[in-house]
Amino acid sequence: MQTLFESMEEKAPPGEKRGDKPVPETARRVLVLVPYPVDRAYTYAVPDGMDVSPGDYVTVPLGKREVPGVVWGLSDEDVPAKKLKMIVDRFDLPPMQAAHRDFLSWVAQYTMSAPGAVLKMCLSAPAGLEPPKATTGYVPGIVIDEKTRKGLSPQRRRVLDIASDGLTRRASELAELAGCSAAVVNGMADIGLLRAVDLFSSAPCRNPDIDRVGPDLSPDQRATADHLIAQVKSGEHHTSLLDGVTGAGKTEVYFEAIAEAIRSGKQGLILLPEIALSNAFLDRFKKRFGCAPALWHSHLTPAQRRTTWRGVADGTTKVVVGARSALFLPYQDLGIIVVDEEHDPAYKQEDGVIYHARDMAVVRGHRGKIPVVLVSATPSLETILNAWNGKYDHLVLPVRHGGAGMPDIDLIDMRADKPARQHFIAPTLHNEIQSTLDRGEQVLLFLNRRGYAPLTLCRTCGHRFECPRCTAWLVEHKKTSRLHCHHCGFATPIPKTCPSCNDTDSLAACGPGVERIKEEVAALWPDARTVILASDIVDTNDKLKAVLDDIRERRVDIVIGTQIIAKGHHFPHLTLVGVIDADLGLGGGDLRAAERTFQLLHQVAGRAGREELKGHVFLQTFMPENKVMRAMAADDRDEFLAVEAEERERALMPPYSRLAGIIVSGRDEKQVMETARALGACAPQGPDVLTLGPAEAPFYRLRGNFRRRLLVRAAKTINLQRAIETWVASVKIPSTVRVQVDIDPQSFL
DNA sequence: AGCACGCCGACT
DNA sequence: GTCGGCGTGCTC
Repeated sequence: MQTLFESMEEKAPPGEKRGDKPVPETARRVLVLVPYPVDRAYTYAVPDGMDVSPGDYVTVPLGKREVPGVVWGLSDEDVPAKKLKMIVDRFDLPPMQAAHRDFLSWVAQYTMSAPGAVLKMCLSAPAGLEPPKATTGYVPGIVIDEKTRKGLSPQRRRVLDIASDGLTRRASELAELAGCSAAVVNGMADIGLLRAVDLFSSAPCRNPDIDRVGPDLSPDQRATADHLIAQVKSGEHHTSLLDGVTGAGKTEVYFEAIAEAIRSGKQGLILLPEIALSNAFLDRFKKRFGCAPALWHSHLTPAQRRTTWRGVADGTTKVVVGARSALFLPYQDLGIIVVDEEHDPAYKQEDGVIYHARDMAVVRGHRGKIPVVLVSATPSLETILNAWNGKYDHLVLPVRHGGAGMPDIDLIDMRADKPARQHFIAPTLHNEIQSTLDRGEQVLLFLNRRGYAPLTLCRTCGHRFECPRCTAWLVEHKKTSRLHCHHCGFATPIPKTCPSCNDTDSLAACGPGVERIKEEVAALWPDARTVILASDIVDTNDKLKAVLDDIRERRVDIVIGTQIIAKGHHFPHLTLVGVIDADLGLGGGDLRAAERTFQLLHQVAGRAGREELKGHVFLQTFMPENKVMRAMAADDRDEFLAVEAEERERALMPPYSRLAGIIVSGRDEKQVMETARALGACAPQGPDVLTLGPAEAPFYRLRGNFRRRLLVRAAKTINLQRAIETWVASVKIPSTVRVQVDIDPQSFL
């Protein structure tokens, strides 16, 4: 009878489910933002007896679902009674800080994204809202005398010995350590030899030891660290540029500022480009603080995400080291933000909410009264100008006494110093490699191109292999015997005959990739031990570590590497760096091509000659007169940046103006064209605004979508977002076409 | 982002 | 005559 009664209760008539009940007129109302691309916070009623304040994490009904949300403020909005719903639940968690909510709203407005979409980046581990789940762990149970102990089976004795060290372990761990099955452990728990206790996976990085190693700082480092420490203590916002070449000890300096934040009970955040989240960096952190930092990047397991998110939100996690998305975590009390390698293009998020993490970090600091430290050996033009004009503190770290400076840099004019046909190493570089190998030192050949050859064409008919879904050549990879698209993952076996003219054996590889350089090196120095360092070959952290160990332990003579080698690895026996194609990246007329190339070459050059051995770098170039090559050869970064700044100012380009990209994309080429043309026809034009385009966007076709782009350049006095808002709203956009706004676009080949 | 509502082709 | 395709629009 009772069962029947219950089932009748459940079958309430439609419209009277939970959350759909009429809300009393007198109920308090609050705004709740949900992590979906809704354009504003919605009004919800607060149930009687529930205590909510701004920042609280709650569950609310949304459509048919129940979703998490954050109380954004009080509401005096009149919502039709039919729509108004009641908050379902409140999570037991400290509220999201006002400064962080304020920051999220600001980012939404600046990037022209829905506030809910920005909140989504912040609530990226919704499982972290739930109280942590317990797993079962075991500790020794009843105390037994020696005689009873002797009577136990060897397996049981081993388990007991292991369990007696004060640590709590799961059954599987105990079993593995004792070399028996989990059944033994469970059996012991059944008869009381082991006691089951709840085991909570705790937040990472709760107790970094700030006094662990008294850091051995040079006087320059000490003074700089003290400057940053004072900023942390002040509880005010400053942005500083920490400027110094590799080896000047920048990391040790900002570690001291992090330590100061921890000392005053606050949290610290270190942003790194994803690729630089290396073991080497974590080892340095552990050495200084005695524990690993909390990591935040795209490859975390769900459990790691959950515990880290919660630790950050409730304040138990003290230091986060993460990629750009770590900036959006809901810190309980953030005391410092460090953006290492601040010039790195990887800080730009290119899809979804489009933002630049370095710029947003400065904003987060400003709005939260938090010092921000931008760190680089090759600062971006924007940052160095802010340092030069006094907006940022400019903290320059000279090379440490006894440390190696920049190596000698020479240009190889490829027009005069020609490699043999179908070869890519010039005679001068060839000789240098030979003598370096003769001295028993290591060589690095840098080429920022994976695979064997970047272009394959048919000698008979000229057919070029192109990705069917992207505007990109297919790159031949010997390792897989396939042609790969580096943008969408498309791959196809290398055909025997040309698909266009059917001629056999007519396909020719054009240009070099690292695999082809390795082939050339192997032919020239058959006895040299060579290794390729590229992301598709060294695709796990373990493989990378193994290769880096091999290099460090001198089990390798010649390293052939892409971009991956440019970041923070220390090769003590490497004295020669040869850049196969220094001009790569200068073509295309991109606004930042010169700056980017300079940064990359500078970083690569910095790999040569550490410790006692002097390094030597050779740049193979077809344009030795180019400003980048001259700046590299003269080792004059600031002169280069000053010239860049002048050119930008003359061209009225950022940072002397503002840019926005309007990307129109969709599956239907005609509709995309049509929409882009319609936008172009009524684009803002005037003395202070200039709209270019529409033109084909970089990667006109990408993953099967067609893309066109318009570019708006505006004087800094103009409210760019508002102008774009009114403009785009005036054009009818078909629902199959997407219009995305990229404020401050970084690259537009 | 989900999810439902709504208007046109191949099936019981 | 229905099931279902995904275009369109809303979510307090």
